[in-house]
Amino acid sequence: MNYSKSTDKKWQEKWKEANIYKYNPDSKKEKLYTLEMFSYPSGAKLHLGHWFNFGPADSFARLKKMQGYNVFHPMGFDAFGLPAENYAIKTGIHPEDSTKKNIETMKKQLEEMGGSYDWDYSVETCMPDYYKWTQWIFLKLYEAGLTYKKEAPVNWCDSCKTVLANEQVINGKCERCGTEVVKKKLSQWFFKITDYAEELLEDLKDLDWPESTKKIQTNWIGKSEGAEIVFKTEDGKHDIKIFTTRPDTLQGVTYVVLAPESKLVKEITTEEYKENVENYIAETLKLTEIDRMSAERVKTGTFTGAYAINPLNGDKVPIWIADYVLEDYGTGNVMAVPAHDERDYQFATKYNLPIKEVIKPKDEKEEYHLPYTEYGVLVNSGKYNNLTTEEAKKQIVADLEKEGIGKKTINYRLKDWLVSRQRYWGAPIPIIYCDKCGIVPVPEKDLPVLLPYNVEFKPDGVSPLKKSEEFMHCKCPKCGGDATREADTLDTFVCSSWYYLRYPNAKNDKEAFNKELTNKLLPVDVYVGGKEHAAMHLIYARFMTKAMRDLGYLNFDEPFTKLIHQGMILGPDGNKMSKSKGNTVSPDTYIDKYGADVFRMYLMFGFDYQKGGPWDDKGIEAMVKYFTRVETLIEKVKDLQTQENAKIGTPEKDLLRLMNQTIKSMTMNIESFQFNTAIARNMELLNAINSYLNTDNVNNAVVLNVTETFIKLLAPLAPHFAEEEWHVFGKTTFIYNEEWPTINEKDLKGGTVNIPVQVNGKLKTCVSVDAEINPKDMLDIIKKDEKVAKILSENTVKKEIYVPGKILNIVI
RNA sequence: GCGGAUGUGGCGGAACUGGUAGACGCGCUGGUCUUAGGAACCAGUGCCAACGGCGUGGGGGUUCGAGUCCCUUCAUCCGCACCA
Repeated sequence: MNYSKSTDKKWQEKWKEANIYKYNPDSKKEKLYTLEMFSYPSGAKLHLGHWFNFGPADSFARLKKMQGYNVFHPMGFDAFGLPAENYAIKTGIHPEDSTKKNIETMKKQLEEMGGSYDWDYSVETCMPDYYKWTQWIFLKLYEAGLTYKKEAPVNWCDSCKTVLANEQVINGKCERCGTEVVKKKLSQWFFKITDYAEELLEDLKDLDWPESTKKIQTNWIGKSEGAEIVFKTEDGKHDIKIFTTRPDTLQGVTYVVLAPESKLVKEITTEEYKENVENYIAETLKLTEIDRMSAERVKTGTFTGAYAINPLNGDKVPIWIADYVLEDYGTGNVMAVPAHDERDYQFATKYNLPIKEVIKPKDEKEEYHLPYTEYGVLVNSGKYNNLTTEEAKKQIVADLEKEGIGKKTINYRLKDWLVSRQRYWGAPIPIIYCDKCGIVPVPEKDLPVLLPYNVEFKPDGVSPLKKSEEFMHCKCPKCGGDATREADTLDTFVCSSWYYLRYPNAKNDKEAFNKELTNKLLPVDVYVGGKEHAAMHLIYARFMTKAMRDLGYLNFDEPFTKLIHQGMILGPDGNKMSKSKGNTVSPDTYIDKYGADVFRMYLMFGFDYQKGGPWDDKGIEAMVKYFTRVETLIEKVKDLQTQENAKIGTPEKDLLRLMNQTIKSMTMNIESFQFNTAIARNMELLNAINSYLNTDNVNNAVVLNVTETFIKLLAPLAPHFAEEEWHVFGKTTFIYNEEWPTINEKDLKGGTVNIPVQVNGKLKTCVSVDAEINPKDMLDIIKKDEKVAKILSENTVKKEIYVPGKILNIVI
C-alpha cells in the first residue's frame, strides 16, 4: 500500500490552501444542514467513539456535497461542564486553560481525520461571545415567564461540602468519598418546560427519528389522563385534592394517602397522632435516596388521626401518610382503592385497612383475584352499577364536575427543568439581587456577565462564584444601589440546547441568531449522535426551539428533522470502554500505522453503524489489502488508450449494468447510514473491473469510464485516498468538487437475468434468460430443462407462478 | 414489574415492498509463483449418514413461496422504575 498518513497530510494542506470546505450562504443550491452532536473537549485526543460518530457522518456530508447540495456541516465544542472543573480540582490546572488546550488539539485531530468542516462557523460554548447569548436566552425566557425560581432539593455531600450532580451519586453515596448523600433545599432557577409537555409529545409523531427514541421521550413526558377529585376532611376545614386515572373505582376508596412531605399533613394531623406522624416524617426524609434505590421496597406509612369524606357516597375514610406517595407527581395525594391497585392492596393488607371490591371482569366466568386492576364492570357502586369502566369514568367525572368537586385532568411526568448549578465552570446566570428592587435581570446591554478567571473553585460548601468579591458586588441596574449577583451558573444542557441555532451565526456579535438566516438554514436536516441523549439533550433542544419560536425568533417547530444514533464501539472484551476496566482502544496507533482513511473505512465496514459492537482489529489488514488492490487497479488502467471501433458486447453491458447498480445502491446505502454495505458494493465493483480486465478484447473506453466512476464512489468514504488515486489516474481537479455519478437507466435494464426455478417452493434449478422474456417463453424454456422435465413427467402441474425478473414456481 | 431492541455460518455482518438465505469481508482448506512466506494471485468453503435432505433462537399458523407477515414461547441487551 502506497497510501499512508503522509498522503493525508499532503491533501489536507492542498485542501486548506484551496479552502474547499468554505460554506457559501448565498449559494442557490438546495440547503442541507447535517450535524453531529458536538463533543465535550475532555481528554486531549479523539477517542474511538468520536471517530465512529464523526468519520462516517462526515462521509454522509461528503456524499451530499457531491450530490450538489449546499451542505452546511459545522463542528464545535460543548466546553463548559463538570469534568474540566473536577480535573482542575485534582490538578490545579484552570478549566479555561485545559479546555482551550484540549479544543486546539481536538480541532487538529478532526482535521487529521479529514472532517469536512468550515471552521469559520464554529462555536465554543465557554467563550464569552457564545455564552453572552446563552445568558440572553435566559433573559428572554425570564421576560416571557418561562423562567422562575423556587426551592428545590439538591444532592449534597456533607463531607466534600459540595452539591453533586445525579451522575455523581452512586447508590445514594458520594462518588468520591462514599458518604451518604443527603437532600438539601436550595432556591434555584427553573425553565417551564412543562408548558410544552403536550406539544413535545404531539410533535414526536412527525419526526423521522428512531422509534425507540421517540418512545423514551414519550415515557419521559409520561402523559396520563384522569381526574382531579376533591375529598373534604371530616371537619370540612380542608380540601384534599387527589389525582386518579381510575375515577370509576371511586366507590372502592377505603382510605386516602398523602405524601409525607405534603404541607397539609401538619394541618390535619390530630393531637393524638402528632408524635407518630412527626417521627415517621423524620424517618422517611432520612431514608429517601438510599431507600428508593433498594430493590425491595416495603411500603410503610402511618395514620394521621384525620378522616376524609368520599365525595361520591359520603363514606368516612381514614387519612394516612405513606412513602409510596410522591410529593411531586399529580397532586401529591392519592385515593387508595386496595381492591383494584397493586400498591394500595399491599399497603391495606399490611395495615389491616378495609378492601372494597367495586370492579368485576366483564366476562362473568373469568376467574380473577384481588387486586383486580383490569378494566371491567362496576359493582357495589349504587347507581353506577353495571356500567363499564369506560362509561363509569365519564359518568362519575361528569357528576362530580356538576358539583364543582372534580374535573377531568391530564398529568405529565415531565418536570420543570432545573438549570441552576452551584458550580464554577458554566455560564453565569444573568440575575442581580437588590435589597430594594428584588430580583433584577441584567440588562441586555450589560451582557455578557463574564465568568471571572481568578476564583477559588475547590469545593468547600459555597458556590465558587460567591467567593469572588469583584464578581458578586455590583450596582442594581434599576436603582443604582449596591446589589449582588446570582452565584450559580447554568446547567451545560442549556448551552447545548441552542448551539445548532448559533452555528450559522457564529460570527454575529449583534444577535444570538439572525432570524432570516436561521429560518433559511434550519431545521437541521440530519442530526447524528449517541443514544444516551435520547431524553435530556434532545428534549431540551426541542423545548428551546419551540420557546424561541413562540417568542417570535424562529418559524419552525422542531430542531432536528431526522435523527440517527450511531452504535457504540465496545472494548475487545465486549464491555463498555473505560479506563478503570483497562479495555480502551486508542485510534492513534492505527492512524499512524495505516492512515486516517484505512481506519475510517474499517470502522464503517466492520460494524453496523447504528449497532456498533466489540472492537476487533483482525479485519483492518483486509482494508489495507483493499487499498492495495485499488492502487494496483489504477496503476494498471491509468495509461490505457481508447481503441477505435471497440465492441460493446455482453461483458461490457454487464459491467456497465453493475456500475449503475453500484451507483444506485451505494447512494441509497450511504444515505441511510449503511456504510458497511456501501463499501461491500464498492468492493464488488472493483472485483468486477478486475475480472473484466482478465477477459480478451478489453474495451479500454469502458474500463476508463467505469474506473473513473469507481474512484468517485470511493471519494466520500476515503477522502484522502480517493483524492490521491484520482490524481494518479490523471485528473487535476479535486474529487470533492466532482459530481456524484448519476444512474443511466438505460444501462441498468436489459441483458440477461438469472431466474430461480422452484417446484412447490423448493429450488430446483436456475436459468439464465433475457430480462424482458414473456411468461410463456419462460415456461417453454424451463420445461426443456432436464431436471425439471423429469419431475414434470412424473407429476401433474396444478399451477405455474412467474414473477417477471424474480422467480418461477411450479406447483404440482 | 412496565417499556423498547436484538437473536441468521467458526467470526463481523448482507438480504429492497414476502421471491435463489448467508452479499462483502475475516478465518479456514487446496493450488500457482517463490530460497521462504505471515506477500500476491487462483479455486473451494452453511450443516449432514451428500445424485438427496436440513437449515435464519424454539413451537404453531397464513401463503404457490416466510429471515421478512400473524400467534405463542425462550434468551440476551438497554431504558424507566412505588407516576396513583
